[in-house]
Amino acid sequence: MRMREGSQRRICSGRLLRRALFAILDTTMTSNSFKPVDEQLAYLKKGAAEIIPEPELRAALEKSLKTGVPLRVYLGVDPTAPDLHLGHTVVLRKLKHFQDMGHTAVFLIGDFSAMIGDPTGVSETRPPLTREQVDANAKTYLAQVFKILDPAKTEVRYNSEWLGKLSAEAIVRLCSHYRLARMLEREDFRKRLDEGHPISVHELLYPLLTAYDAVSLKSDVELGATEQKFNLLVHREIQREYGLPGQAILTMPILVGLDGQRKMSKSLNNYIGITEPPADMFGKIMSIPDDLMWLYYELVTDRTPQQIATLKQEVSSGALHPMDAKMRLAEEIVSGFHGPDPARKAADNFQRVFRDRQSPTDVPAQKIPVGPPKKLIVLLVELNLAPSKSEAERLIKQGAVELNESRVDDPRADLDLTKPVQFLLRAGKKKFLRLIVE
RNA sequence: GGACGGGUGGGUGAGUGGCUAAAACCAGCAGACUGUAAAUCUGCCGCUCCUUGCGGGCUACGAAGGUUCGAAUCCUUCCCCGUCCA
Repeated sequence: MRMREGSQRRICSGRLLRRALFAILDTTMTSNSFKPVDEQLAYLKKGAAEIIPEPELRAALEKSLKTGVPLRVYLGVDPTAPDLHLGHTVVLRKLKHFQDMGHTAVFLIGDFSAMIGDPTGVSETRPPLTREQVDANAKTYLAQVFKILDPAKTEVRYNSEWLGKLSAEAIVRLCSHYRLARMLEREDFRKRLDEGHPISVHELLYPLLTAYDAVSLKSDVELGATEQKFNLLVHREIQREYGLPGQAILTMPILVGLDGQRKMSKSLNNYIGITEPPADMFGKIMSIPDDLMWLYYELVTDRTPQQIATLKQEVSSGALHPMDAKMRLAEEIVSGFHGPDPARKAADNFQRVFRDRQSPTDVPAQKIPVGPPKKLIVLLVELNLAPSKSEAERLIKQGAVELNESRVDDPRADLDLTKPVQFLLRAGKKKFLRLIVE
């Protein structure tokens, strides 16, 4: 808390400082001098779903080129879960693009708004998060966000900074700037109303309070996923009500999850977490439907549209096997989060385990002490290879369990733990464990 | 405040006294087929015990009580949600 205020004060000390800083950067680092507007726009438009309104973004870019003042571009994220997944990185990557073009990237952590809960796309009121959860999540978020954004060039803000201080009077005034009918236009609310699902009044406040973020930040551009469009438009309108020009809006498509159907999300369990180990990440990418890989190329790699088109051409002409194209994709993404060597290793391991049907090179090992023989079922549960004994029994009956590379058929099998040995256990397609008895 | 409707497994949703650990679908898991693709097919899909059997026990249909040999199903009270009226 204390640290946060300190850093904010430094940032807040204003345009002057920022301008001075940029003057220095301009003379020392050519990458920070602005590129021609068309070039910037082309780069910024890559993969974007919608720019509202595009002429305004262009005009803003032109103005910043002329005055040398970078645009203030922000992305607000509510720290509702402790981990980011690939879906979150789509829009983060876009923020990075603005950063690459020399503009000011503001990463806004919605520590206050997370306690209200974004009603977007949900069919019921979310349980509000506690302060502790929000703080813990915010911390892990930042560490992950900086795998993509340049920490030195990112302005990190928390919306409790201003929302926490709003008086009841200020909130009433804020609310007076928007109409109920407009609010109920949004599909989430209408649907919930139609279907007889509850809507709590505080949920109506979400777009308004986050609009106050845009007012406080005096942003020129706000980024978000397409599903955020309604919120972003409210932000723009409210900014105008407060006498600001009204930010431009750039939305990014939703990343489809591993099932190839629905949006990537943790609750649907079709996600790839950005902190997942290289092997898991690699395997998950390989499991997406082939058609989906092109979207992934576009949204979660740094390939240019031309490069992607070429690759696609090669696959459709038969010059490149779709699986190889997907292997490249997987390696590229893994490399971005873990580095090239672990990515290479993950690729090799994938080959070995799934193509050549061998056990992986490094199987996680677990030691257990010598003791009386134990039921395999019990052991599977103790080693976290199965959630319950019933499930473990089922796995064996279904032929999913292997001991030293040969299938176990007897659900009542015991494992001899009376003398020091090693076992290679497999439960299902993905779970391997080396068991060391000593 | 009143009238009416509703709350079922991870989700949707059937079930109005025993044949219901609860239809169907989705999700998930396993096997087959593959490129760990996808699609498809087959099986599984609360926990637990053993003599692994269409076996026993326990827990479960918003909550708590009650009626009954027997309750998701009937009764009472409470909590929650919606619609309409005020």
